[in-house]
Amino acid sequence: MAVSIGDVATAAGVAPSTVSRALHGRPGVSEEVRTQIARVAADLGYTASRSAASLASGRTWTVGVIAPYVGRWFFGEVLDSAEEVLSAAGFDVLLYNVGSPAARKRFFERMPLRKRVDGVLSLLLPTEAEALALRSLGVPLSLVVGGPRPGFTTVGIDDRRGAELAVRHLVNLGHRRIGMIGTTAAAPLNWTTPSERRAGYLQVLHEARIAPDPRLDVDGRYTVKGGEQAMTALLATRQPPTAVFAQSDEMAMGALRALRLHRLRCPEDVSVVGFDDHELAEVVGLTTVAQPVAKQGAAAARLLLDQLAAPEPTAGGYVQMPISLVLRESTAPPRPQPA
Amino acid sequence: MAVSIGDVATAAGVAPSTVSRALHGRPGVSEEVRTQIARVAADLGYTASRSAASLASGRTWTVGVIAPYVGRWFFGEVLDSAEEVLSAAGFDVLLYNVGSPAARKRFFERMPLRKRVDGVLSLLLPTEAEALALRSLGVPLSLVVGGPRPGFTTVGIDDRRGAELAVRHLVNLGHRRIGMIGTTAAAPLNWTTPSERRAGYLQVLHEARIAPDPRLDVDGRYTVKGGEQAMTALLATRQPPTAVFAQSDEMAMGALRALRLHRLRCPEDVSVVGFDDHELAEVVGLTTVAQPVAKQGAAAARLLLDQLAAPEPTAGGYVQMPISLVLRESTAPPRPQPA
DNA sequence: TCCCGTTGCGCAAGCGCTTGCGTTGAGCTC
DNA sequence: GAGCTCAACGCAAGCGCTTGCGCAACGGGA
Repeated sequence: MAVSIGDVATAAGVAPSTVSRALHGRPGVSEEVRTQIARVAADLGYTASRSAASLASGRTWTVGVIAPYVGRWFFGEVLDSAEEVLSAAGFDVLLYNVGSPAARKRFFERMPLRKRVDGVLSLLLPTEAEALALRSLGVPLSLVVGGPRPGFTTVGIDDRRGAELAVRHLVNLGHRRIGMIGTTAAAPLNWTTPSERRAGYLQVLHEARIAPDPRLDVDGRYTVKGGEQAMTALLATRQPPTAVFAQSDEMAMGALRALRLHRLRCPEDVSVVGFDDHELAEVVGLTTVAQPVAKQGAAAARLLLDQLAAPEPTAGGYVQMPISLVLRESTAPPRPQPA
Repeated sequence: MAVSIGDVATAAGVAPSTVSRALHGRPGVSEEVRTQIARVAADLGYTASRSAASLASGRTWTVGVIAPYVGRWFFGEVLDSAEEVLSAAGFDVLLYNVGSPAARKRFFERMPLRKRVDGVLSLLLPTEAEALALRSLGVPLSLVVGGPRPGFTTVGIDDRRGAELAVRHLVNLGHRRIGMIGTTAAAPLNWTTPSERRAGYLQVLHEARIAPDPRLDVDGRYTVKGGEQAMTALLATRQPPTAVFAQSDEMAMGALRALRLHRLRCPEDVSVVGFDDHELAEVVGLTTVAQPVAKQGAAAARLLLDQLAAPEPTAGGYVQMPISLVLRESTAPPRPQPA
């Protein structure tokens, strides 16, 4: 039933080694024999066993992709584009979905990719300990988040400047009381995006001589529901903000929902600006900071392939992707305050 | 650098075979030796080579997941939950993203999972030829779409009845002119969902003695943008519908956007009902037919594991998941027609 | 004609595991 | 104390490839 290289060899009247060489396009096989072998292999429906091949050659033709929450739009999009690039180059994708802290811990302890992959693409920012574990695999590493990192090739965006774009837009519209929905729970995940975006927010407030109010800096857990709850909390403060910067479009959409439930209108009563340019941001008319999500996945995959192809793996390097503010209908000047 | 089973064996003063048995918890190893080996293995940071193990044993401990468009919410969600179940059971997930017809063709021709996986979970409905190719792998197969199929274990929903729920709701509200946004391009993908949902739509129209108008049955390509264009087309007809059934929430959201752009209000001017209960459906207040997406992924994965564990693989079987209409704010009775 | 460089192919030694079977020795029965 | 069973472990044969090396055969230059 399972046809092996030996079967092809005998059927073609040659040695297994010749079959291997022929099928891999390696030199040392005459053109006639090569086509003959190709035909026989096709007739028999032969497919080489990956296990045997990688055991013998050391190459697995597989890359590990480690991601949190594949269901989240951002990660799904990155994964989609990265997979396309990798599979086009002949690599298989081994997916590890390590969202929960438990799964993450288990993963980095057992390191199931040891001897299993030729390279790793990570959509989550490893802690120092995790980075060490990854580097110990001895394969090229690529990151789709964060900044430059020794041993890693990374592609990312300038989160801080993105936040500045968003908040400055609100300031320019005349807002002085600007809330932010981000998260405070990022530390254990070693995820710098929230703090970078917060830094941008604070920077712009500072420039505009607006005193930051900690009560306006709330946690939305980077989910739709969290964003809704965060917005609700903001509306419950003594002096609610006239504008809100949500660190992700998903949280921004949650915020929009909260506004609707409170019978407040956006942007008339409260302006909202998001981050990501989610596929549905356009649908709900959300002003947001756009980042090229799919391109980041593809770029990271391509950088990984470059390293895989290079004779001397040259780790490191950082590619920064462009971002831009996309104006839609969720932002407007604050309504004149009742005197 | 790479520590093999032999290294562990010599370090522990035993034979490789004993190490293998000890680490796999197989009988024939005394408790002392077992703990000793475990300690040595941990000290050396030993991880068995999957290639070697599967070559020798025949088991790969990986399952192939084949999906279209991982970026689409539905598939991302299914993948996420399925991965969780599979990895918890010790299986690795090999992801194949075969969205485009070209990628799909290439995939089924080369069949890269031959000898690579212990089972396959497919999120796309294979054609007869594709099903044949999959069955030829000789491993358990699980599907997250469609109905019962020989050789496959499948979990799905009653698409037809779901559509009936949606359309009947509109009829009950008093609508008589009801459009549908679906797709006509599903045939080459062998994707029965659109036609099933259409059947449900037509069925309810029939029950209500409403003559179906082909001009109200438009293509939205199951994307947000497609839905927007489809709605625009509907609004351009001589006599626009007062209500629309979109076969997916993503298309429904596109439709909502089109309405906004036309300065029409939902549900006052046009009612819209979707299908899926997308994470953001709640945000935009979309009435929709809910299906348990994550549960379907998890269920399919579990069924696959059952077959993998069973001594005698019993393929086949069909699990139908419940669906329900979720009433939100996008549907209302039609406004009285101007006499 | 002889010699040497190519080219084309086969041989065989692994790659690092798993597993059936054989061996050993301890503990038991009678 | 001889013979038995059985647990605990080692031996070695693969699993299906890859690849360095050896060996013909062939052709061209001297």
